[in-house]
Amino acid sequence: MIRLVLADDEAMIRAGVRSILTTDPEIEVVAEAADGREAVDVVLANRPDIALLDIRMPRLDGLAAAEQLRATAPEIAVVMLTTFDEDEYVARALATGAAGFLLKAADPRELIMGVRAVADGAAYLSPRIAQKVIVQFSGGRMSRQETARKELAALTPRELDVLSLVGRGRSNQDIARELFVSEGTVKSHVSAILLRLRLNNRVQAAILAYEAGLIDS
Amino acid sequence: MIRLVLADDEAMIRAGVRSILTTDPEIEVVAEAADGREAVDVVLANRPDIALLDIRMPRLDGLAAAEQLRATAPEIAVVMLTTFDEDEYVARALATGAAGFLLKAADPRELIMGVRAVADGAAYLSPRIAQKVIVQFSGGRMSRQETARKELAALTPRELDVLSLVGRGRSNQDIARELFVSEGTVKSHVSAILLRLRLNNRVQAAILAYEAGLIDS
DNA sequence: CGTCCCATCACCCTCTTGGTGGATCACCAG
DNA sequence: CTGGTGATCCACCAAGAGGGTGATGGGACG
Repeated sequence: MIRLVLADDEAMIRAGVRSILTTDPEIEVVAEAADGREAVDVVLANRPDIALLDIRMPRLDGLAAAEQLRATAPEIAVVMLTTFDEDEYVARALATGAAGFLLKAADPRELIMGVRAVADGAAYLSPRIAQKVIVQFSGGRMSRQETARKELAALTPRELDVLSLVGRGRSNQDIARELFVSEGTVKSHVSAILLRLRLNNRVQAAILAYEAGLIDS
Repeated sequence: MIRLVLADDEAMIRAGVRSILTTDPEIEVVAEAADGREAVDVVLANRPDIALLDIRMPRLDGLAAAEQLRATAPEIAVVMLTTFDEDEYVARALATGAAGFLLKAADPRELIMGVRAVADGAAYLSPRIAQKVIVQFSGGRMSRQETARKELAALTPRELDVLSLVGRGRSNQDIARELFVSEGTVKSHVSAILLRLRLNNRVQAAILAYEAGLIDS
């Protein structure tokens, strides 16, 4: 049996979600809450397997409630429930360690499937959410990384050495010491880098190095 | 009608997947392929909405096939199908722009749901895959972003204005013009930022701003 | 062998940065 | 009301960075 607490400020939504979930005999809605602070209390009192939290709630929103729950009862899986698929929410929810992200517009079967998947220790993302995550994962980072890499291909090996240190925020003097050359040499390299990449200053070069994944730390 | 090409080296798997998918009247399997190279040819010849590719295939694996398809026919959505949820595969598949990642162990209904979601222009990740993506997403990048955000919380609003421009590689003079203050004012803000964040120069500040997600471009 | 490119260094000049002190204003607590 | 605190603003000065030119030596390549 999957024990679940449901939190949403709208009673209609709670009723709807509850009626959908209870069509699955494996799922039991053990309690409900109408705002974030109540949700935290109710979840900690009932210790369900899953907490299904609306993002927009009075007093304490779903994300903040999720953070508190993750901190105090990490064994309880948090699933975010929302009308909106805003990038910002998605990123923040995933950062807090939410195990799922469901859209209210979703198919009832999807709701059950998501809850079941999370109960199995997996994670579930509504398709449109998955889309955003993938974009941020690959498109967001990878494509800029690719283009940045291509631009950096125009540089000589030594210039790349210098650039990677510039990207770490080192001064020319530091770089000179680190590479066992004179400061003048470093300046030549930096000038060459800026010229080749058509940049105005070392900060832009540093950002490019960073985007290209030249910097690990 | 969703037109789909199915590629897997095992005929049994193809038969199974086909029988599952054709229970949905909206889905039509227009062709099949038994290896990656054949898959690319068949997909390009048939121009389906979706290409469902096994990862492990002879001659050309699913990932390489996906890359070729993304390069030559980006409008065709690629969904990876696999027995394994290896992190490495997941990352590579997402990097190529795959719109879905399904496990063969999945529920038949999930298979249909995933195909439908992808046909709608969304993306679908099997729960165990979603789990891995979330871990890589939050663990890999987000945690640094969180800590960076916390450090930035020590700054005043005005300092954040300045920092975001520093992070874009602007000079103090540029920033002064953009914020309608004197260059001297910008310098003192920058100094305050460096002091508060215990940094040595603006490049490090720029990187921090970048890590905190203060910079969009 | 000559040519090209890379890496190295030096010198000079200008502009940018970073550090410091100080002014003004708003807010808040005693 | 008053003193403290912090944010925002500004000017001055020393140090660093950016940009130009030129010069040396060493590989690579035809």
